[in-house]
Amino acid sequence: MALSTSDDAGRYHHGDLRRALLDAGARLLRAGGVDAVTLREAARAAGVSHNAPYRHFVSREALLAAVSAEGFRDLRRRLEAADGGPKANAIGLGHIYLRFAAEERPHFLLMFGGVIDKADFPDLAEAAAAALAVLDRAVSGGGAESAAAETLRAWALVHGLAHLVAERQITPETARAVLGEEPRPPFR
Amino acid sequence: MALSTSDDAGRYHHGDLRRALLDAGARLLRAGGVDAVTLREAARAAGVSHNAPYRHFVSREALLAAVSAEGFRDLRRRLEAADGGPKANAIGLGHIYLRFAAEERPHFLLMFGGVIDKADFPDLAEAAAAALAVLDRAVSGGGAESAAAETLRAWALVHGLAHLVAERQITPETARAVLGEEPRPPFR
DNA sequence: ACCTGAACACCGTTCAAGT
DNA sequence: ACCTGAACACCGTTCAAGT
Repeated sequence: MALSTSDDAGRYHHGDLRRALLDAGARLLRAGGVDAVTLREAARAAGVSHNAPYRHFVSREALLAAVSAEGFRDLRRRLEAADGGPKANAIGLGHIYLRFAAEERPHFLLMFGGVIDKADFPDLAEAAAAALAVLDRAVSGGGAESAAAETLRAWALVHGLAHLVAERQITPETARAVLGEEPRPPFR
Repeated sequence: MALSTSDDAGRYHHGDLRRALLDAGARLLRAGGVDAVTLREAARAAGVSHNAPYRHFVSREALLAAVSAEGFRDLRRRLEAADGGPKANAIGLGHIYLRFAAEERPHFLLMFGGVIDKADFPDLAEAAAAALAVLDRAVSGGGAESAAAETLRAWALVHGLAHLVAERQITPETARAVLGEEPRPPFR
């Protein structure tokens, strides 16, 4: 009550311009790919002047990095929801990964497009690492030899399949078939 | 003699503006990534007016598609040079693939970035298919069951590793270690 | 602190001409 | 056929103000 008064909500045009810009960015990304994500269009969607976004993002790249980070958090959530559930195994997580690439193709391409340098955006780097850590735990069992050859092999296979799907070089069905449906052993 | 007189060579400013634009595009790509490839800059590099390129490429995307197609032809050449030689096996080709991703990172990201729709550029689609056919032959042995599960699995693994290298998520050395050094059996 | 409006240097793309 | 120059509608980014 003390912190969320109607006064607070009215401090910005939208209560939270950053949130509005992020949502607009995700919408533009889904609608037209990375190139369609522009600061000016996001500002327009949020109903503010074309350079109000600079109060929240230092550059267009920073907005893209933030949208990408949200994608990694979404991926992580999906992986964690499956983990511990009926799909608590490496193959199951592989299928989640494939599904994410198919359902959120523009996000996937942004997240793994190699265009945004994670070194410049610590929040993005952290979100990416957190999502991939879920995969790592599932494959290596959380042992000391984390990120070992087995994990990398499994990750590379799934990632390669996901990317080939995103590029429309293979169909999602084909990818699923290659990955296999059996719950165990992991990935192969 | 009849066709390649000095008269012909002087028909364009560069003898071959298309070639000059393609070279400029590749140079810009290597120097600054996909975003740095612009029709106006390519025109500037070729010493022509900003809209002379439209005589050879219908759009910026068409230039990018052509540069991408050249990348696929380069990749194919590398794969074929290794094929039949001392590395005439699937693992060997996998290493060539990895090397291409590391050495020509910007090209690799453009070629497999999912931004250019191959359906719109038949020449690009053909160049890509030709390069991947070399891999397919090496893995499936050219049998009738081309592009079978084994080929896809091998391709996805190598492609995933290559892409993770391009994204700087893993080092080229790690990728090589995961792929393995032994000449046989293929990939695993 | 947060937002606006004008301005600058770029783009891709189109059009009317020039040779 | 091939190229030029002007023009239009976009960008990202910066700056000087306004509240």
